[in-house]
Amino acid sequence: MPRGPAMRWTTATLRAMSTQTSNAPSATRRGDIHRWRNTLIATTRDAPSDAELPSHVLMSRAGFIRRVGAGIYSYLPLAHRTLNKLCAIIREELEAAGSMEMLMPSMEPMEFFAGSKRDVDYGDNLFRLTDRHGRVAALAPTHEEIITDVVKAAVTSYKQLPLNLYQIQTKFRDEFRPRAGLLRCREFLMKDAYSFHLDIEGEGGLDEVYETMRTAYTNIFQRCGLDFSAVEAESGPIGGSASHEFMVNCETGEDTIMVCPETGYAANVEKCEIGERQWSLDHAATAEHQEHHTPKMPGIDLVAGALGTTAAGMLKPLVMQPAEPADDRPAWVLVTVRGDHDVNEGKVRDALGYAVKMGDEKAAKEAGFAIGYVSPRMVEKVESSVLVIDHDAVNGPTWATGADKYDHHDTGFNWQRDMAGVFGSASATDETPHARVRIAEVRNAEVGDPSPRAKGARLEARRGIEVGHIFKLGDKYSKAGDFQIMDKDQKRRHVIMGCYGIGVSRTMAACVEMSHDDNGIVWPVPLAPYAVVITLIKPEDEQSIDTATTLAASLATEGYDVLIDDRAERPGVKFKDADLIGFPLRVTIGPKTLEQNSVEIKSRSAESEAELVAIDDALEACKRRL
RNA sequence: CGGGGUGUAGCGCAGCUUGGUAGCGCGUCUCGUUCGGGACGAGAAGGUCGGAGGUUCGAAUCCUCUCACCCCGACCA
Repeated sequence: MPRGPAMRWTTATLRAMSTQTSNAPSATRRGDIHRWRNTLIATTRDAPSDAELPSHVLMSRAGFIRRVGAGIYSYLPLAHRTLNKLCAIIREELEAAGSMEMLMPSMEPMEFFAGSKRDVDYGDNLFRLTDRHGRVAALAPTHEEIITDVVKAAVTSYKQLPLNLYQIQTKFRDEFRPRAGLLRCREFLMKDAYSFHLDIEGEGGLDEVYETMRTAYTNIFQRCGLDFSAVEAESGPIGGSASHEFMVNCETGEDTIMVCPETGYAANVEKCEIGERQWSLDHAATAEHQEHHTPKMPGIDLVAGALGTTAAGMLKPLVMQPAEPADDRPAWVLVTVRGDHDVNEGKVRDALGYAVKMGDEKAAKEAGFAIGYVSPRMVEKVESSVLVIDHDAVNGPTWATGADKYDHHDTGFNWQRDMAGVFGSASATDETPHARVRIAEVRNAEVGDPSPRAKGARLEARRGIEVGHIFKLGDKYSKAGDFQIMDKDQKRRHVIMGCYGIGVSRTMAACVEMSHDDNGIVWPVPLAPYAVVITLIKPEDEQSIDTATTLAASLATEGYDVLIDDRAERPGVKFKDADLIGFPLRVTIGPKTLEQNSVEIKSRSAESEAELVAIDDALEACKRRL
C-alpha cells in the first residue's frame, strides 16, 4: 500500500470531480483537477547547457519541454496544456471571424511545389524525403499549394466565395541554424489560414476579410495576455500596406521594429518608411579629386579611416541585378547608399518596378566592376546598367568612394562635376535626372530618422518576436495552380488569396520570454497550464486534503484548472517549483492555516505578500485575483 | 555554408597536457532524524567515456576517419 494520501484519491472520485455530468454544452468549461503525483512534471535545478535564452532555460527547467534533436522538442504535459489553451483561444476567435477548421497532411508530393516554384524559393529549408518507390515528397512548411488544390476541386463559382479555412498543425522547416529553444525550431506548431476571394475590394473581397482577420489576431493576442504590437511588414508580391506582423514586445527579440512615438506608426525595419528629408543635387564641388591606395581593408570603417573621413562621408555602391532578367530590364543595377546606411532590397524593387538580388560576383567582375572598389561612375562605363541613388547619398558636395580599380579609393568625388554626363542638365530635385538614373529612398530606416507620419518626430527602435503574420497573397498561388472561377460576367478569373499565420509553439515561448523573473515563469492566466496550484504542506493530513478537494472542486466549477501539489516534499521545494513553473495563483494549505480555519493565497505576479483568507472566502478570493 | 567550440550517469561538470581500467555536485532508491522558501546523517543503484579503426602489454586520455550537437553571421511562424 502506498504511503500518504494516495489511497484517498480513487480514479472514481477524480472523475466525479472533473467530468461534466450533463451532455448539454456549457458556457463555462469545467476546469481540470490534477494531482502532482500523477503527472509528469519534472523540474530541475540546472538547465541543459545549450539553453541560453530565458524561455529556453525556464521551459526546460520547469519541465515543459525536452530536446529530442536539433530544433526538435517534445512538449511535455505542462507545455501541452498551455498550447491547448492557446489553440482554444485561436479557434474561438477564428471561428468567430468566419474561418473553418480543417486538417491537411504534413507530407506533400514534390510536384505541388513545382508549380509555385517554392521548391526553389525555399531551397534547403524544405525538408525532402524519398519513399521506397523513389518518389520525392516534402514535409510541408506551409500549405498554400495544397489548400489551393483542395479548394480548386470544390469551388467553381464566385457564388461560393469568399471562403476562409484554417488548420493547426505541425510544420517543418530545415532551418540552417535552429536555435533559441522553441523560438526557432525545425518542427513547430503553427496555425495557418487561407482565404479565397473573387476581388480585392468590395463585399467579400480580400481587403474585407483581411481586416476581419487582423481584428481576430488582435483579439487572440489580447486574450492571451501578451504585450504585443501589430506592425506594418514587408509584403511581397502585392505591395502597399498589405502585410502586418504581430510582435511580442521583448528586448531579446530577433526583429527590430521602428516606431513613431507621436502617431503610433510601427513597422518592421524591412518595411519602415522614412519621413521627408532635405536633399538637392545642386552641390558645387568643394574639393579636388584624389586617388588613394587602400589595400586589404575589409569593412567600410577601415577604409573611411584611411581616407580621413567616416562611413557617413562615403558612398557605398552595391552591384545588383534583376532577380528575373527580362529584355526591358538592365543587366546591372548599381544601388548607392551612404556608407553608414544599409540597402533595402524591397525599396529598390518598389523604385524600379522589379525585384533585384545581389549581383553574381564573377559575372560582375567580367562586366568590369572592381568589386569592393566600385564607384557610381560605372553606370556610364557599363552598358545595360542603371543607377539608383538614395536621397541621403546624393545630398552633399564631397564624397569618398571606390576608384573603380582594385585596391584604390577616391576622395573629393562630386556628383555634378564627376558625373556631368548624367547630371549636367538636371534640376536640383529631379528624381529622374537621366534615363538611367533614379533617386529614391532605398535604405533601411534607422533610429533618429524623421518619422513618415509626423513632422518633427524621430523614429525609435524596439525589439520583438514575430508570432503572427498576415498578408495578401493575391493570385500567386491561384495562377501557379491554375485556379480560376467564373464571375458574374461569365468570365474566368484567377481567385485572390490571403494568408494568415500564427506560430503557436513560438507564441508560448515568446510569452515566457516576455513574462518571467529571477524565480521562473510568470504565466498570464489564460495561458497558464493550471491557473491555481494548491500546495499542501502536509499532504498526508486529512483535513488538508478535504480542504484542498473542496476548494479545487469549486474552482473547477468556475472553469479554472487546478493542480494539487500532494508530493511528499519539503515545503521549500514545493514553493520553488511553483514559482519556477509560474502558476498565476498559489493556495497554501497547512496546519498553520487550518488552525485559523483559513488558507494562504499568493499571486505569482503581484509584489504583494501572501494573504491569509478564511476557507469559506477562499473561492471568491481566488476569483478576485485571477 | 563560412568561422569558433563541445561530446564522460537523468541534469550540470572534473579527469585528457604527462596512457594504468572513471570521479564530483544535483537528482534517484533505502533507513533514521527533520518538516512554511531547494534539510542533515548513513548506506545503495546508475556510465558501450558519441561511433569506427589504429598505436600500445594497457586508451576517456595519443593518432586517423566519422557522426551528433552548440555558439557567431545571410531567412522565417
